[in-house]
Amino acid sequence: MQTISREDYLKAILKIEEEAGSVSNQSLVEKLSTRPASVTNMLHTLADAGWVEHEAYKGVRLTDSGKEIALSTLRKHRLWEVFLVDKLNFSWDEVHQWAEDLEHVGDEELTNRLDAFLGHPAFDPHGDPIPTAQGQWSDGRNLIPASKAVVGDRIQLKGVVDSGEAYLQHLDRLKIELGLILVVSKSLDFDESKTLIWPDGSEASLSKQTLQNMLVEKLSRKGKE
Amino acid sequence: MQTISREDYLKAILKIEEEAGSVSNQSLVEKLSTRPASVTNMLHTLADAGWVEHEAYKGVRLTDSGKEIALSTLRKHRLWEVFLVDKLNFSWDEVHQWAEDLEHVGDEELTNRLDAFLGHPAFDPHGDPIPTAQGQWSDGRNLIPASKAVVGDRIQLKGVVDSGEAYLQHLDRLKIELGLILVVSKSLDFDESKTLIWPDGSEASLSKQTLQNMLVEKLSRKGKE
DNA sequence: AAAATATTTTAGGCAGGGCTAAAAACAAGC
DNA sequence: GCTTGTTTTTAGCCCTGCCTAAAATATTTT
Ligand SMILES: [Mn+2]
Ligand SMILES: [Mn+2]
Ligand SMILES: [Mn+2]
Ligand SMILES: [Mn+2]
Repeated sequence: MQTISREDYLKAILKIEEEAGSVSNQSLVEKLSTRPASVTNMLHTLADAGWVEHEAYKGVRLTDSGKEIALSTLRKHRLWEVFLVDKLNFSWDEVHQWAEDLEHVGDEELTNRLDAFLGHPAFDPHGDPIPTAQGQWSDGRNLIPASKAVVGDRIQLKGVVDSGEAYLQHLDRLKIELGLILVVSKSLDFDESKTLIWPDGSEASLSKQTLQNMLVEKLSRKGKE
Repeated sequence: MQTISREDYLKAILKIEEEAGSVSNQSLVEKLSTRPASVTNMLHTLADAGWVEHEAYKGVRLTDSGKEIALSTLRKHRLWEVFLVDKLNFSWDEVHQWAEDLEHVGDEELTNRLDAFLGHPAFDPHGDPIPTAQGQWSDGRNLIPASKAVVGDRIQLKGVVDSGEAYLQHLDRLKIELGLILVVSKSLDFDESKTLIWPDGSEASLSKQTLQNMLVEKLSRKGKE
């Protein structure tokens, strides 16, 4: 039977599979801010339910049924985030905590109605793709970290690697939001920082760290698009 | 610390206080579909937290802080019900189960934004009043059970006593919904059933039971208002 | 008032999910 | 190949909230 905790674990496993390819217990300890013994324990529970395959000391993999639950939970999470931002006017750094709860409410029917009400959004407020009702789950876009952009590039922010509150608020303070187009005007070899130009002409220098977490699309360098 | 179960108990105690004046353990067993030992147990927990006053074998009463939590939970429940009906187009008999989960999500801020988004509704889809952000909580209306209406009365459905799925679906089948205006055309002493006339001219006979659970407002008997 | 019935509490368990501390297994370094 | 350090598992415990069965207390009936 599904519980909040089990859904959270399955979702975490899915995300780590995507990001890292393989899922260690340690990676779950970090992602879920928990303890090794708790992870081992839950993996046994999930394996008994047939949602993961787990061999002691070898790691863990989602089964088809586990992946289905994980994708459904992720879909709900991201749809609720869209709701909170688009309809209740929260900012992108405030919504994760509530979506973490809301993702455990409702069934497929409720989720599909929410999806329709929101106009079938393809991406959540952090630029992450929303799995479809059929569990389709691929980005299609070809995003690169802003740290890879070179002087002269026009880049548009399409997502973030780290959607933690601290980082998002940092971007807020820099007046950087999804969709914003920036031009790279300088690049410092020394610390790998870059100076960027905003549409209003102002500029600022961003650290390597900040740039690495910004996922951007390279736009054509000349024309207005 | 607040948990889902504790909030559910406090909400149940609030409702029983409203309906019956005093709250017995037995009444909680029924309202929450649980066992006497579970109730005793939880009442100790709630008393330790300072949310109820409980004297063994004597019953239980909400404290101010307990009432605050109960009202806030009820407010959230009813606002989410409005959301599900008004925005996601669920019918009034489908929303309770999800609201029972949603009521435990979010803080005051989220609730107030939801309230604003919904246009500050005063009543939920079952006609029950929604407590305000300040915990104001009174109906104002003077509703009577339809069973008290007499031949010739024009009555408008404003609420239901029993908002269980079975009863609501019964009303659905009879094409009875909130706001509907009916006229009492016959009254049978024998079984206390009444025949009612719909706005479209059709009529049907409703049982005593059905009528008792309909909360109506008496409209002036003549004019169009 | 005594007996019968109903309600509430206590006692003792159980399942889920968390934790710490210690043991076991694996991975690296020499 | 052994030693060292890291990761994972086991063992044992805690807390929440549910349960049944039995005991205690109230209430109702006779
Ligand atoms: Mn969650
Ligand atoms: Mn997101
Ligand atoms: Mn609830
Ligand atoms: Mn309701």
